[in-house]
Amino acid sequence: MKKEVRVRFAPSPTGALHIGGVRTALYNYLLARQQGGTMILRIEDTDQTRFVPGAETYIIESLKWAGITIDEGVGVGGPHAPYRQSERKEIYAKYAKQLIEQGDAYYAFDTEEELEQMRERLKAAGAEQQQYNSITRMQMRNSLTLSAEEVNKLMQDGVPYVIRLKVPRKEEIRLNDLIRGWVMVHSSQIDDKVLMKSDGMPTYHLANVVDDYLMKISHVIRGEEWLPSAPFHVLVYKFLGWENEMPQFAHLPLLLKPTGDGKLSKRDADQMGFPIFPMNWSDPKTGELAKGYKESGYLPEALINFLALLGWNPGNDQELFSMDELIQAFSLERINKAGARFDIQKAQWFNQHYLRQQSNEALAKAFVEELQKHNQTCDVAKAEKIMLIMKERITFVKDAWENGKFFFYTPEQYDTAVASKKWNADAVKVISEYATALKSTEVFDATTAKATLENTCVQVGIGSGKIMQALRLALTGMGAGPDLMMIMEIIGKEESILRLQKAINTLTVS
RNA sequence: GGUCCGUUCGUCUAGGGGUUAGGACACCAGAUUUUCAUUCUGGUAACACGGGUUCGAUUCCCGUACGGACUACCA
Repeated sequence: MKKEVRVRFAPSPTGALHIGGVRTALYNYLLARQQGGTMILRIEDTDQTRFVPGAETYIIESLKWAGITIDEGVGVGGPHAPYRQSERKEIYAKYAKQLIEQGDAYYAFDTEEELEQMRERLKAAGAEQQQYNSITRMQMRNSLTLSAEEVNKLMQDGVPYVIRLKVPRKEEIRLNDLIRGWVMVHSSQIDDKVLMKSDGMPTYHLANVVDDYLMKISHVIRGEEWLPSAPFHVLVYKFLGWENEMPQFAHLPLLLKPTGDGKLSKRDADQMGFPIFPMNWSDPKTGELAKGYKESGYLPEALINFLALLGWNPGNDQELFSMDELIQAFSLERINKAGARFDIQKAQWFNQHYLRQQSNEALAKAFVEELQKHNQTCDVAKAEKIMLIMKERITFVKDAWENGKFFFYTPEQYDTAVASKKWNADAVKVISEYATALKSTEVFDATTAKATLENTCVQVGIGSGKIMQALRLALTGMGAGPDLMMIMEIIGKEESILRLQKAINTLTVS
């Protein structure tokens, strides 16, 4: 019988959610939705030293914005609550104790200095690896080398200790990764990782396995950085007697820097001028504000489409996917093995595409909001008209403001290159006649503005093509832009005439 | 250093023992547009290298190189 699909996204609240984390969450979500399964959000806050206030809320909000909905977990609850690992301490302690009693784990009392000394000693001896493992553990201070009385004494005295897994000395550990196939590691290469820390909190390695088992997770979909420790996790499942219930693993390829080597980092993003976080994030420690995709003008559907295709493809030429289409088409088998370079240009292309698909009403609303940032007001009808003629030429809503300030301001300056080339006697003649003719128009819109212009040109005897650039210059101060007649309609009759006259008075004929 | 993972146009990728190695982004050119952008058409551009196996390998195998991840009482 097929197991119910239950997947989890399990971030640490150590800061803002990285864009790579959004992709991991997305792949989990897509599988869950496609299989009619459950998407769980678990917060892995076992490292109290790295806890960042606000991070958890940020993660939840970001997923929400991206359209990744959570069925069970922090923020929504569910049958396996609590979903915050710091609230599950006793559970992990119980299983750690079980491992100790079975003889598969042991107490270790070594101090940080002692561990450091061990590593240095091994390094000096030319050992290939400096690990706490089946060989070196016999030289350390733990419940394997100490007598029961000594161990009891140390514990009664309150000497801090950790619990380590007793990794077998000679064993081939195999795991079948859904993306990479069989991965085999010899147990001699694995160290006796800490399961329980001296503060009573579990490490990732224990908490992860225990929770995935208890929460009946069917697929562990996580970043490739976990692949090296996955065999260790298999061992833990085995010792706990959960080998048959072990989830399937899928280790995702990493997101790489746009140029150079290494995985994508905040530094790279900052340097190249693109966001690394889904939404704005102000670091509570430094107070530094990092701009998010949302605030930079990216549409969630564009970001999702872009991210989905970074490491996965449908096997055909389709590139545009709605969330529903992604859910339909997704499969773990079609995830790539190699890391994917992050190319922001492609993300921009997706944004341009999805922006155009938006209704003028929706765009107008976003535009009005953008205008507020610049202390500019605009009625909806005007905003809609502006978006109508600007939407084909912009990537972000804010571009409409950047490239369309003339909708709100009479030009103060004129593009000198265009002026010297196109502002001539003929142009001045037509434009001044045009201004006069416009005054007597009763109805003023793009159609009548155009008809009036054609009329004027015929009367003056100069082709309209010869003076359009000059007219554009007079109206917008620029040499390029959207349809002029629509611009006139939007700014209105009075303003249009005023601008024509101003240009005539300001610009000198070359 | 060790362990594990990987390698097709600049980038994301399809493909797969015999192909003109396909698509998308970016780039370039032409057409359309009064301008710019859009749109349309076209173009440049890739199987890391060396050995096998094979009639034949970019595709399968083995090495090498290169890249990445991990190597904490962090996740």
